[in-house]
Parts: sequence; structure tokens; C-alpha cells
Amino acid sequence: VAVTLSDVARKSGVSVGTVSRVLNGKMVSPIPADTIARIRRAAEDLHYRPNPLARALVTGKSQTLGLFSRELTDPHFLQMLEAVESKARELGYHLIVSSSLEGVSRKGRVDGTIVLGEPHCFAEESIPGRQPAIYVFHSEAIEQDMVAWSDEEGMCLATTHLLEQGHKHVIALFCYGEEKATVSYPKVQGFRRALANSNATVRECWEAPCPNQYSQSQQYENGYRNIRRLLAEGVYFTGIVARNDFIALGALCALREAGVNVPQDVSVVGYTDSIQAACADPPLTSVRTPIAPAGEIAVEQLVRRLDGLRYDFSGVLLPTSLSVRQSTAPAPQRTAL
Amino acid sequence: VAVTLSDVARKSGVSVGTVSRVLNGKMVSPIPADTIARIRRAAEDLHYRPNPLARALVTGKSQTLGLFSRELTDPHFLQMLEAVESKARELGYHLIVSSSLEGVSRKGRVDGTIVLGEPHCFAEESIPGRQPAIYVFHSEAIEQDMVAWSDEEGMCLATTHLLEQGHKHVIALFCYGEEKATVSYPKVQGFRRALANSNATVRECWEAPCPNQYSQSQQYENGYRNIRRLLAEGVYFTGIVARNDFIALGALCALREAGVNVPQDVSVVGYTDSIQAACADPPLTSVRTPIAPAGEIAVEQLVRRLDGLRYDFSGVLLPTSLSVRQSTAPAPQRTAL
DNA sequence: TTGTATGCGTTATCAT
DNA sequence: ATGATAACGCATACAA
Repeated sequence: VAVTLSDVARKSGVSVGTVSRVLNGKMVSPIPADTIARIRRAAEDLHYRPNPLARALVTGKSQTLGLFSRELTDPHFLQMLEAVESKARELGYHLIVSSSLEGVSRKGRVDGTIVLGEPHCFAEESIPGRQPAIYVFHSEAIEQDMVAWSDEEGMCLATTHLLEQGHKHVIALFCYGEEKATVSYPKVQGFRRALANSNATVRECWEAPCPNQYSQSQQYENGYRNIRRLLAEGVYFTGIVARNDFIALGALCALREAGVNVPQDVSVVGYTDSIQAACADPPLTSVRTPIAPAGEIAVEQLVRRLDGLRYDFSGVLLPTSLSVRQSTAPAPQRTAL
Repeated sequence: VAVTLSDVARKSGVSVGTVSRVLNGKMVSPIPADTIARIRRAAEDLHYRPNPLARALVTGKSQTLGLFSRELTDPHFLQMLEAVESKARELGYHLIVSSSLEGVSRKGRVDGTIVLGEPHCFAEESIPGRQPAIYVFHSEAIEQDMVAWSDEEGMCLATTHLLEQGHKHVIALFCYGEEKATVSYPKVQGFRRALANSNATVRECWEAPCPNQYSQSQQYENGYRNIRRLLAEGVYFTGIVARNDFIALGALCALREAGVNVPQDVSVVGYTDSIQAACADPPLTSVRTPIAPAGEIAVEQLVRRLDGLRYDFSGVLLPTSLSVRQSTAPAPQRTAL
């Protein structure tokens, strides 16, 4: 049922080679205008559509990119997806989305992959013979083939925002895994750096284990319980910075339940600037990680490389910023909480 | 650099045909165990991976599904994506995501497509020679190749929920396009049907034009402005049902600004049960459309069809339900608002 | 049982 | 200028 090149060739009275050349505009020597017209006409009449598989087989390029994310519900991924799909389409590439490395690792089905994650999680050792990839993730330094942002900077931004508004009693909601205490270490460092530069009299850093790193509701619960406990313990604070928006949202809930007003009594700032942040009450001030632009850059560079253009991309570090909304305000004068 | 079948054949001292048959488990007659072992071993040593393109070219199946959504930021799409990708992967299919019909319409790159939208937007006329597709969208009747839910039922559910709690003054926030007044007509009907069965003394149905049907922030604005205006006009009401969550969120905001308590003074129920609904304040009661399960069923049926199994799927209508959260409560006794 | 040969739809390299 | 023809890597019908 599928109409092929040879169908067009037969109908237009020329050979497949000629048809291929004409349709691809790759004729080495001038071809009679009427021949070209006849071929185009035939292709049109027959509704000819080149078979992308056959073409990919012979050219070695499938014009398809892979997009990997460990969790498809990850706010980072959601923010990336639209930008990546749009840019890929603009550059003539299709997009295969997968939460399995297997699906998008090997060359053939896809020409290259954009990985939401660290380079080492997609290393050559684990995937022998994998194709080109560009990684989008947080990192503290420029790394090869990586479009990154600094979580240290981001968390410093968040903390500084609070300090600049006069907050001197700040709680940081971090989340350590049992063993790997470095899960979000850059964020811890960013928090501490901001405090070090300030004259804050109290520096409180509260940390609790988090069972499932990827469960959004568990993180919400975590933020909720921690703030609830601090409140119960009578700890005094006017600002909270959270490791991510879900924890911040949980904190918000605990504060509300306790009758603490945000931002009048306590300011809260989240991290990632997910869609959830914007529709919280009050709308959550949150660190905006540049994932959408990162995704676009990743596609651009990857395609440059795949298209054989000069490839001198050695990674880039994009700046984070702060989406200031209504969950933060100047610190209140000290009163009983 | 890529290792092919013939490489494995050479190394194991047999022919490509044999290797192909062994590796695919399609040997018609028993093959010596040691030969099989030798071939498997060689394939392993060489890290042989079949070229999916070549295989697809000869078998005519790319083992890839297309997933189309007009807007990749659509809450419906987001809820579908994870379920669809997961189910597709489980059944051995890859997934190409595209916001362009072109990208996933023609056979070759993809074997079939799941369309988030009505069948007619992907009709045979507009895409001649397109491949099998299954549609996921709202519909009031069972339709061929469609996994649907009833918006009439959903909105009736939402309204009934309010009525059952004693609300007699309900506002419906609908949104008509200028010309096409049928955009969400089933929802209007559902609202009216619920009212018809009740003894509500006041039935208020408020409608306003909405410039861009797909802009989430515009819809939010729309809900905000409409409620703000009703409040200013002194209209009395204790319940609001909105066409979607964004409009409901906007309404929530307007109520809060006006000092109206939700749900004590006014109950609000949204539609779609997006992630935004859950993290609103108060968490929004919302109609849950069964898009995730719909996506799974769509994949299952589509794959059945593609795999040549008996295909007697003529469409299905899935039930909607209500995610009851904290934005709804029994109607207050009539007091000055 | 297993090897050989053909075809899938293109592109690209030759001759002509 | 254009027509054969050889790959591309694989599956498979057919021959041996």
C-alpha cells in the first residue's frame, strides 16, 4: 500500500536514482526543468512520502533524539519537555521519551540523547557503544557535554533573599539520605555560604532523613512534619528555605495549621520553581533553575554535533534566579511566635 | 563500528540466517545446544545489538508508538504521559512524543498513534494514509477507537456534590468561544441536569468569553475577574463549579482577596484534577477525569491491533469521579456575604 | 539442520 | 544528465 520511490520513477518515466536526487535537491548537474516538474508532479499525485526507516538505514541517521528522565513526573522534566520537543522539532528531529536508559541509549533508533541527570549515571562503562549525549543537571563546575546550573548558587540566592529582608533566624529544610550525605550537598554549602557573609545571629540548619528520594508526597509530608515539630518545640524562626518545592509546600501547610501567617510571621522559599509553586497559597517564592533554556541549548548543541558541524561545546553553567512571589517578606519584629 | 549479524555469524562459524533464527528464537527445527550456546556466546562477546531500523524495514514494524497532544503543558497530557510511556515500555514499544500531527501521523517511524483529542481532528481526510490511532478525549457516547469519559457526567457530579451539601446558590464558571458555543457544551448540560433534579431555588449560570482557550494564565485571570465582578455586584452564592482547575484557582484567589472563606462561606470545585488542584489552598475538590487509565487502555488496545491479535475494540466510556478535598463543605446558613 | 539468496526503500557510486 | 547497481542490516522463504 505504501508508495515507494520506484513507483514515482515508473510513473515519471525515469530511474529511482534521478527521482531521489531531484526530490532531495541533490542533483550534481542541471536537470531539465520539465523532468523535474514531471517527477514532482508524479510524487505529488501518488502522495509519495519517503520511508524514514529506509533512509535512516542507509544514511545512518534517524533524525530522532532521545530524552531520558528517571521520573516522568519530575518537575524538572516537565519544564524541559516542552522546550526540548519544540526545539527538536524546529531542527527537524523527532523525540523519543523514555524513563529507561535502554530505550534511548543505543544508536540506531536515536541519533543522540538528552539526559536529565549526571553524566556518570549514563557512563560509557554501563552503556557500551552508546551514542552522543548531553546532560542537563545541577553541577558546581563546567563539565564536558553538560548544560548545568549551580545548586550552591541557587540555595545561596534563596538564603540571601531572606537575609536581605532582615531575617536572622532561618531554618533550612534539607534532606539527607542515610549513607550518601552528599545528595544535595551543594545546596547545604550554598546555605552556609550565604550565612557566612551575613551578620545573622542565629543559624539553624535542620536535617532529616527522607525515605524515598523521589516521592513527591513523601517530601511534602517531610516538610510538614519537620516544621510541625519545630513549632511544637518552640524554636523561634522567621524564615525557611527548603530543598525543593514539595518540602516547602508541606512546611506551608504546617504553618497554616499552626496559625502562623506567611509571609507576615514567617517567610518561605522553595526550590525548582515548579508549577506547584505558583499556585500555592501564598504563591511560593522559589529558586528558578534554568531547565527549559538548558534543554534548548542541549538540543541545539547535540544537533550541531550530529549534523557534523564544528563542535566545540565543552559545557556551560547557566545562572539560577529567584522567582519572588508572595511567600516572602521582611522579617517581623521579634514577638512571641 | 557497529557489530552486525554477519560479525556474529563469522565469529561463531555459522551463517547469518542461523544466527538470526537463534537470536530470535524462531528456529523451526531443533538446533544443537552447543551451536546455540556458541552463537549466544559470540553475540555476547561482541556486544551485538540488533539494528532496530533494519529490522523495522524488513518487518514493517518499528515497535514505536506516537503520542500526540496539541499542548504539551496540558494537564491532561501530563497525567497521561507517565501511564502511556510505562505501559508502552511494558509491551515492548517505544514512544515518540509530538505536538505536531505530522510527526506521528504517517506509518513508518511509528506503528500507531495515541491522540489526545477528538477523532475528527485526526481524520483520514486530513492525513491520507495515516496509521492506526486511538483517541483519548471526552465524549458523550462510545465511539469507535476512542477511550473517552463524559464531561456531562463529570460536571453533573461536581454540581451534585454541591447540591447534596445544601448549596442552593451555585455559580457555574463556563467559557464559551465567540462563535463555537459548543466548546464545553456537555459540561453546561451536566450542570443543568444536576440542577434539574434538585430543589435548588436559585440557578445561576454565568458565562464569559475566553480569548485563548489554551492559556492557563488567561483562564486563571478569567476565573479571577469573573468572581471578582460577581462579588462586586453583590450576587449571593455559596458554591462555584468551574470548567477547569485554572479557572477555579483564579476564583479561589478572588475569594481570598475579598475576605471570603473557602469552604466556610463558599465552596469551590474544579475540573480535571490537575496537580495544581492538590496543592492549592485549600486543596481543591475537583472532578477527576480518568486520563491515566484511559492512556493505558489506549496503549493496550492499540498494541493488540498492531500485533495482529483479534481486535474487537469499539471504544469505551470510562467513569469520572470526584476528588473531594477541602474546598467544599456544607452550605452555610444564609448570612450577609 | 543450516546455508543462500532475495527483498525492505533509500542513498550514493559508479558508469554511460 | 541519468540509469544501473551496490550497499545499509536484518528476516525469511527456499534450497541443500
